[in-house]
Amino acid sequence: MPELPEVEVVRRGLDRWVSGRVIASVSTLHPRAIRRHAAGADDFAARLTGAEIAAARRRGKYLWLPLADGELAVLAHLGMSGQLLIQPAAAPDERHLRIRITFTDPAEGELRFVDQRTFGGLSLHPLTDGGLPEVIAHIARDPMDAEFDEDAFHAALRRRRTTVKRALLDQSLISGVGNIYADEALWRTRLHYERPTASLTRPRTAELVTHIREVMNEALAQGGTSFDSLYVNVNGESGYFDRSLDAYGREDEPCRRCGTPIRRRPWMNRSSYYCPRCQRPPAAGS
DNA sequence: TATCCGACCTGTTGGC
DNA sequence: TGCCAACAGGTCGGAT
Repeated sequence: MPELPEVEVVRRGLDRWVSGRVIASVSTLHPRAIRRHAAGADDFAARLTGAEIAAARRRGKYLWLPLADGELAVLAHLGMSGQLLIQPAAAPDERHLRIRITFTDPAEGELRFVDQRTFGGLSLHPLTDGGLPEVIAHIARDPMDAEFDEDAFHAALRRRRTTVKRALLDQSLISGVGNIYADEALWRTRLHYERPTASLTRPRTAELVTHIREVMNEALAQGGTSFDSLYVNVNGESGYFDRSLDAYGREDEPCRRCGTPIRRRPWMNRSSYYCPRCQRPPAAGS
């Protein structure tokens, strides 16, 4: 499940293999893979054909390929199971191949968007003055962004009447964090997922942000987290960070700090993993 | 206005 | 062996 580190691995791969190349054709094999493009897949392809791709960029879990004209960008979200792969043209089609983009230098391979669950997709958008696609203007800066404002994040947490894990998954407050890294950062910070954000002190917020950055940097160094081959880099290779997780996916296994079995609790149609001893639930009514 | 929650989607797993 | 329910979860938009 691609979160920030996995998307960053893909962005780096695209930057290496796609930047500077000129699109020769775009084939859409599944209409759902083209998002928010009312004019349809043919128009999407026509607008991209002949365009040169500039350096790949990312905010949170979104990544985009600006076109060299400086006005438009191809925005990508991998959803749950999306993959952007560089493949030789002769390679057999993947079972869930959704979009194929070829280039004027075919020997360098083609770009394929493969997505089993079709939660992800590509779209085409004008860029704002800041170089951001307009439709993701509401997405907050991520904690790896040099301009991430920790004071503003803390103030926003204090204003909200919600709980800390909900806030971490709210991409308008902090972007790039998904279920896996939220559980990992909360475990490292010894915070229960239902702690009200209004009760967090400034030092606790700082600690939380530090742990988010730490766990993301460690994951990035290992190529990301892959559970079931649904996440791979542009060369189809899995990451190894799943072997280093402390909470997520470790139900009934001993906490690496205190030995207490990790618990899994249903939470918002997904799961939360936590140590019941290190991460005490908030007192009722707090 | 802020917050919550169901729908979308398909492959895998486990229970019967 | 086969069927079915549960599960995985990021984002959007409607409901409260």
